[in-house]
Amino acid sequence: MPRNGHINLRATLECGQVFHWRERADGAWEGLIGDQFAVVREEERRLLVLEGREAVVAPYLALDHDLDAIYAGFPEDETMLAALEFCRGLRMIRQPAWECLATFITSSMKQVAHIRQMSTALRARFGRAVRGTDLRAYPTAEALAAATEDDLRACGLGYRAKNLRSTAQRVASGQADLGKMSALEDAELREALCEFPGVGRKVANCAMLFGFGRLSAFPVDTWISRVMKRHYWRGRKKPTPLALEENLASRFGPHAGYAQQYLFHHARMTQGKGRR
DNA sequence: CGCCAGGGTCTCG
DNA sequence: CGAGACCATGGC
Repeated sequence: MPRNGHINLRATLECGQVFHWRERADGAWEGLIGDQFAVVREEERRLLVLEGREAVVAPYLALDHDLDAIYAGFPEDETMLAALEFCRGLRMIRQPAWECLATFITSSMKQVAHIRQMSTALRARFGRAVRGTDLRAYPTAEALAAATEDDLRACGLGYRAKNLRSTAQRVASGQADLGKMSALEDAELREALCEFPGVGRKVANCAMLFGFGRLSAFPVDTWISRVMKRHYWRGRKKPTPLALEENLASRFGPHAGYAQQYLFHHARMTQGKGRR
């Protein structure tokens, strides 16, 4: 483990990247990595693996990311420094690509709590059981392709059901191959992802950042849009999300996605119930 | 109750 | 190109 391999488990697991980890009464966290059960604990900013294989947990939680080097690339303005102080040790998880893509297809116009509910319902209904826990694996593309739209609506998906089902069918049939797509350059990968129904620029960027390890991808949602317009946008006209992403995100460097997640989590946690 | 949520897509000017 | 309408659902 690198010398700077510290981690903030709560921030990492509750910042809206993944939606199926839970804290136990004893303070440890349990969840699934793909279909493998894991229990982890943070002790003095270090990770302890209580259950599961280190060789699986460490790459999933990205303990190899050099956070000090990443932080050194952040701009040093007040907004970014406040977010960094709040989120320090938050790591960008390496999620299974399908699980990530599918989850964010369901995320549109939903609060984080709702995404968690839908994810839990989909797992309970269509996911494989895992030995040693009541948690269930995220459903495979095959399982969701075989479900009816009404089945998916019953999990709270609303109009997103059709998109998730169609995308699952493309993946399950082999018409689209996420494994092959992982070899594409960023721009090509984004373009390919946007061909899935229910996937636009924002969801594609989430999939790239969380599911394909593209740390420069910069998803612009309502929260980030607010932060960017308030603290970074200097134009007089109202910017589009694309303008924010292209004109501003590059200033955050090759790890812009890290900066984005820190700004997102900090804003959401501190401005939670207030407005603006 | 009205508003908003980690948006996408289509239409219309 | 940009703005608006519409799409379901749930929490506050």
